[in-house]
Amino acid sequence: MRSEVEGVIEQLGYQNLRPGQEEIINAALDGKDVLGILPTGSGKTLCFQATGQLRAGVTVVVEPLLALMRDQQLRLQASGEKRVLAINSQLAPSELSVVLQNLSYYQFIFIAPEMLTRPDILRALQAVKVGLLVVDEAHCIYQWGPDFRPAYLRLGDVRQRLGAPVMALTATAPENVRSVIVRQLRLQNATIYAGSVDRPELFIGRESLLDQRAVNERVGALLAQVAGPAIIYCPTKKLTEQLAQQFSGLHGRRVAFYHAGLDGHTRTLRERQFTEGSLDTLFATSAFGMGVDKPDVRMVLYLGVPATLEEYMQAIGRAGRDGQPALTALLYTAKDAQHTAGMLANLPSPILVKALYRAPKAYAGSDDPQIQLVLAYQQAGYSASEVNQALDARIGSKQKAFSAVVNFLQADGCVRAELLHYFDSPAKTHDDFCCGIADAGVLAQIHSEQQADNQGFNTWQEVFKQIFNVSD
DNA sequence: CGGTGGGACGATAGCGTCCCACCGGTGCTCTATT
Repeated sequence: MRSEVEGVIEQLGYQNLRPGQEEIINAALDGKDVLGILPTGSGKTLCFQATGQLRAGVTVVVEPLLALMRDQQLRLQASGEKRVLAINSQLAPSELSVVLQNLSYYQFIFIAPEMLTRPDILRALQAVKVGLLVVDEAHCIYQWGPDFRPAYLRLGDVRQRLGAPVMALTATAPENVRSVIVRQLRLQNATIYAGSVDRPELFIGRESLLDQRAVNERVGALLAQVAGPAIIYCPTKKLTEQLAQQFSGLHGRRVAFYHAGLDGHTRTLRERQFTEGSLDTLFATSAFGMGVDKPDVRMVLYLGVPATLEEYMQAIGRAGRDGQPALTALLYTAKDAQHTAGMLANLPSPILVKALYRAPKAYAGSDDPQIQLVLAYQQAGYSASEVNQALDARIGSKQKAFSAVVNFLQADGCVRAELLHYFDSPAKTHDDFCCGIADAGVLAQIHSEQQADNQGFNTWQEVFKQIFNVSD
């Protein structure tokens, strides 16, 4: 290892490097573009913190959430680095104009893509030397760019104008997503480090159930059998509230629900309570998770059919970060699959795009998500036909991603192998603590066997073997 | 695609039933009012 790297990681409070980190840091220090796919945890943060400390010039870090900017800022400040800035809407306009004139003072600048694509801010950054552009949670480019946050699609432009090498980091990116990231960010001869995304400590269960009632009962049974903190992902806000009420206090569990309809204060509070342990069971939508780093989540249940396997992998990946065994299960009904399928083409039509481009002011302030999306494209500098083109391509890629989900649901071999094959990543060898498939009929049988043999369980392996019909 | 909430309607004075339109998960930022 380079000695200067060694010194910096020690200063940042880390013991040593994990696989991949050294390759990523070295490539970035040499001024190369790099895309790093690393399993969850602090692994990615260390990469850009260390590189940023050692490279001349400002390190600009694109983060998707205000909460992530805040966390990262605090972490760096705690390690003794004071030249850290977060540029976002929390900054008063007067403060913003002051910092924009003093950007070169800072070593790290955290910013959301919407702010980074703003002309005045981009100009201010162009005027200083940017040594490194980091795109954290880079899968957002693919996952959120086209139909949620189009500013993510303008990062290639930004990169070109700043003239800095790029370090893109994510935990989940199969080959097709990697190529989207490379193309969108205009990476040149990028060093791609893709570690295995397998998580051997996770048991991966997959169950098809008859109806929603059966799903709910199954959730109750699993909450009773598996002790420890649990996240139950639900497809709708309404279901998070229903289930939280239904299972409140069950087996002494301290339960809450979490979704984007809650006010910011409550969200922050519940996240902290869950992280610190005064809540142990969270019924949540996909709003919960990014940036949450709770090590001892023992179970993640995913209710419904995800639109992409990335989304599913991100969700179950929040279990067992301490490396101890954890249970994950996908619980779905046939209706769930149809529900998800029906949402795929739910994007603004060319008619709406045309109307909005003719009279944008008439629609300003609308809370319709489709209108907001088109306006965001417009703000990001897209022409109407470019928007239509982007949305059209998006429908195709969503359908493709969903067909991978359907294949995954239908595959009857090793579930883990199937999943990791999609991520172009090697999987551990199948064993008892690997994965399992169950369907409604098998479950009824297991349930009655469990009632007959009410002995309690000794090891995680036994629990999982009994809960699931582990395939051989 | 499927669930659902709201409005219209019919047959009758308080309420069913049907149909249709619309919604469903994610978050930045800005702007105009309380």
